[in-house]
Amino acid sequence: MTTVRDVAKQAGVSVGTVSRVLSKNDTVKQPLKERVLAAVNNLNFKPNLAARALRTNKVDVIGLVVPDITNPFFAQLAKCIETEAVKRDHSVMLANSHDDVEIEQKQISALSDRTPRGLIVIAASDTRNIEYEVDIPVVSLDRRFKDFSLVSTDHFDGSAKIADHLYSLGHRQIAYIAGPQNTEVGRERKEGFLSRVDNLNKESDPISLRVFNGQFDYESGEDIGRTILASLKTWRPTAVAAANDQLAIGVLRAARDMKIEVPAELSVTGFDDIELASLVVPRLTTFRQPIELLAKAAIEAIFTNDFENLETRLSGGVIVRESTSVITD
Amino acid sequence: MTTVRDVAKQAGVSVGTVSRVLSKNDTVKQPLKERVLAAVNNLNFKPNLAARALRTNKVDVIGLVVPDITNPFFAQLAKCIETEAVKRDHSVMLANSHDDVEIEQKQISALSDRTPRGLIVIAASDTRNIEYEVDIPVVSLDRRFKDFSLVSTDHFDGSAKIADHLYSLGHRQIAYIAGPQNTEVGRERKEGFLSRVDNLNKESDPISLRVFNGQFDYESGEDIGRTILASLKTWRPTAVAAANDQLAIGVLRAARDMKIEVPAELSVTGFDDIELASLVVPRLTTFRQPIELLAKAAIEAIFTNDFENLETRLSGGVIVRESTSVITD
DNA sequence: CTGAAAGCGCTTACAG
DNA sequence: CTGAAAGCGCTTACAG
Repeated sequence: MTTVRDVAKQAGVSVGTVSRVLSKNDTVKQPLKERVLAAVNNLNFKPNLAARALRTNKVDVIGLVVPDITNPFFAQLAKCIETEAVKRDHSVMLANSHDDVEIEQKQISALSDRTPRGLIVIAASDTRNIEYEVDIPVVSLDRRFKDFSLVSTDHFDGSAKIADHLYSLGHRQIAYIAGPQNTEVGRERKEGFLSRVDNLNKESDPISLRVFNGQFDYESGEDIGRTILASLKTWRPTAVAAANDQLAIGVLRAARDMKIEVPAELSVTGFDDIELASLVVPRLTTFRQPIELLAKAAIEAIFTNDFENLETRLSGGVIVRESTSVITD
Repeated sequence: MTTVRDVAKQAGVSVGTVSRVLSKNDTVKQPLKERVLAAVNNLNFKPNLAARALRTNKVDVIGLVVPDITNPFFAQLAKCIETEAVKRDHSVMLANSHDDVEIEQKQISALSDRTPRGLIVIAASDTRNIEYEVDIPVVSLDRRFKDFSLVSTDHFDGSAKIADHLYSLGHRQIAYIAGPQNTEVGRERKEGFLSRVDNLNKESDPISLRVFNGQFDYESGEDIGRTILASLKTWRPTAVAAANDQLAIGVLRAARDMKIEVPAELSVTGFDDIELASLVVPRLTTFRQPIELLAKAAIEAIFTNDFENLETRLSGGVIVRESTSVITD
């Protein structure tokens, strides 16, 4: 294994100098610098990262804790985060919390022990309260984690835009399938939707809205979809807006099983724009979260190390596809 | 920060002793051991991992390189690997190769620089040849990486089982959509299918088989599906077997668009059993890869450090769902 | 079985 | 601007 000593010897300088040019420490004048660089190249020297870590107490790693990497939305976020990290010569360490606060806590402390540059955590939706002590920058992404800085989409606004879309198509009988109300995302999306509907609602042109509570998964969407569609005689919605794409896709499935044509008889909207949204039949109208920007902002927050506990809200837009249409009858 | 010195002082022993009990070095007699453990607990001591790494040249990390974490199959593998790693108090470092050998190489060398215990790589399907020099255990998973040990499903056998399933349902007109033939998985699955069909084929009861070449994605499946279904007058298959679930789901989509009932008019099978397979309409009959076992075997291979360049082939089974049915006419 | 000590490969004040 | 030297916190021969 070649070390700074070898490089120093070959370049005819001290190890301190080698270290300085490697850490881009400015100083070190041209001639020396060149000799060092030449030697580094020549010997194919790679600094021992553990030694560096021991001295600096930092390692070029970003820790990422997600509830479940198989959730397509989190996978996309993880991918973008990794891409951003690589740009900065960092690696990412991945941990799943399985949406369980206790596991989350263990994972966070395991990651912290490795002294990464910072931690990005997409919080478990679980509500139990656990104390954390971490001595590195932490930023929560998408789902707020404790009282750390948050980078997320403006869910409130996004839901409002979906409501606008449906309204503009003429829908006045609307079902909203909310996400779990013990999560901030779930609450914000619901509130955004409800409050916009409330604004739009006029006595001369009333909107009838019903709200259902679900989880953020396919099964839940399918179940609730079935419930809604089964009672069509009692109350017939012309549109159902779901708090995320999985829910919406579940509804699509229920509709298909029950021979209800989407969008002819029922418009359906999602939220997130996971890859699958554009692949289901019919392709899903949804709200696209700015995934790349979210990832960038989260990484940025780690590096600027702004401990102001700030909130970064990014906006996205409605992607209109085939699952929504104007009311014709 | 509390160090071994602090612990040693409190326990009234030498730092060597502390280190020895922490590294489960057997030796160290009960009385001392207990005092050390008490001090560790008392001071909430956590060893500095970087220091340990510097000495041992190893860190409790598994590097994982995948083509793309947003591929649901890889995400599931990654999740299982992470679970296994945690069981052994290891973390996992994740890198995407974007299915590009050059990026893969950079990622691998970046990970190796961090001296993980080992590397699990799901190879890029790209074919260019690049030299690697790594000094840690490497095992390829699912897709063979160079000439390193491979842990994978027995694709040949799996495809054969799918062929059997279709045959037993009475299908004799079959289309096979192969995966990219520059990947070993693609080739093995195809060969497994073709060779079984070949065995089953009798003059008295002939099978007509056509093979199409695709990529492992939805679009490709949809395109090819459309092609096959558009020429139904020329040649009408009663079943199409796809080399993976994404392809099959693409076919399902094409069939739906073209008003062809699955499975009544056409049976469709996939391969992998990604989560989505059981959520599409109709639910997809497919071959389930033993994901958990694959992950376990890969991790196991890293730890036993069996450099025999062995091949571990795990078998899975056909999951019969709604997309296949017997031929009735 | 345990302690004293060397040393892993860096970085970074401290001089000059 | 550069060198000599200390030291980060562990582990592990080496004695005894």
